Amino acid sequence: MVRKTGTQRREDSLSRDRIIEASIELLDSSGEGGLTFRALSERLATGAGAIYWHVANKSDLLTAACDAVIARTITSCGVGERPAATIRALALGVFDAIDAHPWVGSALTQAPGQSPMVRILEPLGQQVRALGVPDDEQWAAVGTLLNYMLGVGGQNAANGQFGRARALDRTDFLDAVATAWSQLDAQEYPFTRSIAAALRSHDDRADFLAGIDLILRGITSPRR
Amino acid sequence: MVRKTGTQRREDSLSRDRIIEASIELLDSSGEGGLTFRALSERLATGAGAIYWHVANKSDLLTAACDAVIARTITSCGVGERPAATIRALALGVFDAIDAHPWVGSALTQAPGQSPMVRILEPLGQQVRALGVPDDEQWAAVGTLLNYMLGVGGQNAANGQFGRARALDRTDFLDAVATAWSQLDAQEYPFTRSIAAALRSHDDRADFLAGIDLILRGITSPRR
DNA sequence: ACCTGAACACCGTTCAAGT
DNA sequence: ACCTGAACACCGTTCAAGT
Repeated sequence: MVRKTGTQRREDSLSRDRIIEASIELLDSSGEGGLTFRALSERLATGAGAIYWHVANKSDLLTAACDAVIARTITSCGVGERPAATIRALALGVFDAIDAHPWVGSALTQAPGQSPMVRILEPLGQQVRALGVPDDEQWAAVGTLLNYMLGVGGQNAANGQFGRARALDRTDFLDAVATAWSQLDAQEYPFTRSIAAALRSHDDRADFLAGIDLILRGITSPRR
Repeated sequence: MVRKTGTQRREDSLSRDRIIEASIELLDSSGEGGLTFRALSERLATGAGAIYWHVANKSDLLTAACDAVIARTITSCGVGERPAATIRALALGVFDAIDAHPWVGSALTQAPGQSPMVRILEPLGQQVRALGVPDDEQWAAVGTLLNYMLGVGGQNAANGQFGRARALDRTDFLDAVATAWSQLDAQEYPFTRSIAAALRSHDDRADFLAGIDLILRGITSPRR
């Protein structure tokens, strides 16, 4: 492919892609608060204003970074033979991506109807169809799966943020919550108290999958 | 109850509660971005620093405002006779609260394990128990319901934010998303395209309830 | 066409000083 | 004990000016 002479670029010139890659690195290393036009322009050895030539604003940039991560995730998930298994694999792929990049969890929520969400919605919808769900029930099924995934993703991101703000790692954080829950009033909060202990040793990923399976059971079970 | 003389207060003196009430009003009228220590101190006719005597920081304030709204909501929901109906009423109560105060949707997500979440978690757990779900499956059931509610709440908040930033009302926003979806590639995005039209006329509240019912079906249907 | 970087209009938070 | 308000260290975004 030949560029018109005159639009020739230096090898290391700015581009939307380079900006997005640098943003992902910044977000991964410093959390949601780490993405700053100043930090970004320093990392890219350019002026803050230069970034605005390639990107509309911060929200656009965050969504684009999220989209890049989600695009890779979805591509690498592939399509299995059985719809339910494919949905599980897809959901786990998104979960793992959010686990590796907690900021994706909140970026996903902040981009309603945008590209990153559609990338997840589409294969989810195709598999729900393949499951044999009638047309008029497909949206409920897909919406439930998607919103559940967004909820877990958001919590994952919040846990990370919360811990980072208080300089706690995951274990310390869970420990703090478990302790607080176990000290709640016994009359008013019996259930919360009863699960406080289990919180310390629970497996986020397994719990997430249990939720997906529960929803899949709801989708395929007969309506009364 | 008699206060020690000397800690007597002017009728209109600052208090945590007054600050929280003013915050809720500010958030309701100006959205998530409207809660500012400057705006708040102006509304309360005080200095910005005064607020810090009653509140640890902005995150604490937002969570407290969210907690006040959720507390009222849960109280007014009441407990019905049948567990499933009570769970539905509870979920709808939270949905309506978030619909009336979209910022609650994102505040809820940002306070993992904190008081507002526990207020929802507890009655949900009690009703799941009442449903006869075995001990070792209760957490999965409650977690799925809760995360789904958080996901929907987050989307609701994001829709509002997104619309506000672009000065679109709900109809315009849905219309913009529906149009974008219907213009996606037919080969790659058949499902998303197929539901684009329905998006324009869908009922958030009914869809939300359909998801709750689907999950309830999953909870009560036999495991294989 | 693309980049620079100073300037603008904001933030949350702190803290010496007041009452 | 509670409040004041200036000051600090940041933000995102704009824009005249450069190449």
